[in-house]
Amino acid sequence: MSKKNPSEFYINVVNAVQAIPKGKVATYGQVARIAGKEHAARAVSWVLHSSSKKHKLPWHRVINSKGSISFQKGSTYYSKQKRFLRQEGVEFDQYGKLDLLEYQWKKGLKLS
DNA sequence: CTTGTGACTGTAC
DNA sequence: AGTACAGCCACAA
Repeated sequence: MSKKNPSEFYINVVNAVQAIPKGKVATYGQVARIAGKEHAARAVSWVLHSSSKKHKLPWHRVINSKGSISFQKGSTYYSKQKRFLRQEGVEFDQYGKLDLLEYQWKKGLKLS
């Protein structure tokens, strides 16, 4: 009972993604760091691939460090993710990027 | 065990 | 802004 089938990393990633509040976003690196592997951003992408098909995850709240959508511009998923985020109040500039300082999720952000 | 894949990231030019 | 490269991680075949 000690060992679980899915790796702890996998579970942590899923948990972290589900914990992202509406109107906020997190980078792959951010999620990876929360999951325990700061340099596992690529692994996070894989988890989203797998988990998004098995779980209902707000995958649209996960973006890259540049503050933009990682999908190819003009792709179906690209417009889809962009639409989801705009629905939550996230504004994009003409480059298709958003202000990370404004929308990036800060876990445990202390109030001033 | 080796290799390929993927929605990544930081640095350099 | 963009392109190129190397580094890092997990999983399936």
